Amino acid sequence: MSTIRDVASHAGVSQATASRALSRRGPVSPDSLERVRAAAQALGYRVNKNARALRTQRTDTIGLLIPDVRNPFFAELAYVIHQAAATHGLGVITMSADEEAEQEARGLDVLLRQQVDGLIVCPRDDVPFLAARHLPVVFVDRGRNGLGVPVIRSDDEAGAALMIDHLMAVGHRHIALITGPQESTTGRARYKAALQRLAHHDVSPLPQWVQEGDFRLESGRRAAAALLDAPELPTAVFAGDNLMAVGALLEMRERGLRVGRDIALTAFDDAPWFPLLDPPLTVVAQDARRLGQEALESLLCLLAGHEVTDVVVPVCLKVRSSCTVTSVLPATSPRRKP
Amino acid sequence: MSTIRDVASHAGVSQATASRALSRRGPVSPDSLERVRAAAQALGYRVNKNARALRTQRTDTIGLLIPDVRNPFFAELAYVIHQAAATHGLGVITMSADEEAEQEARGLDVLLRQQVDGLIVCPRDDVPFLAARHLPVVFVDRGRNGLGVPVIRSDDEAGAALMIDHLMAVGHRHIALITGPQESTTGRARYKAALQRLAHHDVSPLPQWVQEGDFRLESGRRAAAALLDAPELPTAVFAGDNLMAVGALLEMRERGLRVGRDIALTAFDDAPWFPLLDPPLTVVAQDARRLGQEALESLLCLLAGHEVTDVVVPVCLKVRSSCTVTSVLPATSPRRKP
DNA sequence: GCCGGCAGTGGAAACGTTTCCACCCCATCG
DNA sequence: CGATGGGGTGGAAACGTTTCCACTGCCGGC
Repeated sequence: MSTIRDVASHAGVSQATASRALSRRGPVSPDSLERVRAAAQALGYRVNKNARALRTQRTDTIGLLIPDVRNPFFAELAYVIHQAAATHGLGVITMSADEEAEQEARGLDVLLRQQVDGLIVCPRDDVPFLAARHLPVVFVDRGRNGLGVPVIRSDDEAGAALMIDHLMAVGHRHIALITGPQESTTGRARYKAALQRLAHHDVSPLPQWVQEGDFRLESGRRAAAALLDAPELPTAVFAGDNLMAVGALLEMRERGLRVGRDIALTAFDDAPWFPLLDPPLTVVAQDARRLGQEALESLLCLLAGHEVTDVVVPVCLKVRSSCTVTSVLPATSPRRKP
Repeated sequence: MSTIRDVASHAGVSQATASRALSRRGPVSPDSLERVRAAAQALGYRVNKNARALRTQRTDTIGLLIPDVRNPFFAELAYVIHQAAATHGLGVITMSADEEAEQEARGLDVLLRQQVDGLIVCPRDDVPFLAARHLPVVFVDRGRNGLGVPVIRSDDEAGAALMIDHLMAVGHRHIALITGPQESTTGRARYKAALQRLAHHDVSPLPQWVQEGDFRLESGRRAAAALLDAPELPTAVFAGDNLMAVGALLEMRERGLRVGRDIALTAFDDAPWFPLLDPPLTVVAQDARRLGQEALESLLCLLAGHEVTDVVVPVCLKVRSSCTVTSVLPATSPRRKP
């Protein structure tokens, strides 16, 4: 591996001049510039980012900490952020926390040791990041507001309400919820909003109709199993994310239920292949592209020293056929409020 | 940010001793050790990996270069490799090349500048990596054999043959192929093997029944459209990866075809939600977990200075219902060989 | 009682950059 | 004609580590 010393001596100039030429800052004569360029080319010189970072205290690299690469929503988010960052000459180091707080903390540690310039995080637990406030941090998808860290998230409240309204509109009263973990803001927000909207319709679910998952496939399956094992069946199930919905669907299918006819299933999040499922799932789609772009934009602002405000990205209901057909239902909920 | 100097002076020892204590190599008295630890704890010291790397010439970080994070197969692969690497104390920097050779080259450049200790790559174009041979490189999933770089891949040949045999067994003779890009080894291998196996059954597809895609969703859709627009329809379509299969399925469904009845569709790669599709796709499943583990294992061997051989990971046919029902077919292929 | 060696320590060099500073030269201006 | 200034340059310091080396005690073996 050739260093800048090699380039300099090969070009017959000093290190200082070579550095100035390569990073094109500071005055360099056209002649020197050309010679340095040629030498670098000839030697296949590649700057050592570690050395540069050590000196400049900047790595031109940001850290991205997502809960789970295998979740299509986060895969898309990561993709978008990588792309957007690249256009600004920034590298991205991505860590996946596997939906576990401990792994998240480790991921943060790795990222900090790598001396990233900034952080985009979907925090499962936002506490550790407040300790890391000496560098710019942006929360995306999850994270509490008002902590001095900008939060970019979908309009979970509107999404949940939209879905509840839709379910009620097509005749469902017995609606079960597979929620995300209640430590997570997203899990809480969606749950609270759904409950509230149900109340608005004078409905409240039976206690056993609320099952808490962890945003992963298996938990969705377990939650569905619990729902279906209970004595009183719901007519509709609303899952808090795509993987839990897939898990629930697996379980329902395995039990021979005709989803969309015997029972309705809907979810948060969309994926390109959701229309192809049997049945195509009705969902509240998040705009992952926009979320990612906004997050990067905010981080860039922070890096530039500007102030940044929270952003709420709108969601959109996509009605497919996983809950259109409803048999005759009792007109009242099992627990009608006075 | 506190440095090792701060820790040292806080503990009342020299930098050298602090360093030895923290990295626990070299002799340190129990007393010093304890004091240094306490100081590091108190100051929230985190080693600066850039500085360390600069001095030691090792980053304890490997680069992973995959073609597309949004492809579930590569997402799973990335997940497995991250996990496995973490257990060995190695960080992973993942780059997604978006299935484009140019982006792949840029990704490599970024990784090299980051001074990664080794590289795991699914090369779209293996040439650039041969130039980077001063560091350990492992090819996974794709890449030519015999270049001095170990290749870890699925048994594409067996997989393609398995699927062709299955399709023939359930009565198909008019089989179309949506292949991966023919510059990629995987695309070529699967195509060649399928063709060969067809020939073994005395069948060869019409020229327009072979459509080349790029492993991405849209290309699968386009390929399917081309297939369905042609005058002579195939009875079965075999897609070279999961995303192209999803694309093809989207197109077929959009045209009102009942896949599994009007036309059969099968693919390489599996995903947890494939059984949930309408219809559930019959696939040749790759063992992403095993591929990832083998790749990391090989890289570790290389890093340790050992020799490594190529690995072929077995695949497995998963029969679902996307091609079971076949109407009466002509007994001969349109182009029977003599 | 001397000497070899080893545990424990600190000073200082080195890794590859960038950048501050000082220097030279020459053109321009008063 | 001398002072001013700026383009172009190189020397050298600095970034935060690790590690080589030299030094001090101390212990055990002869």
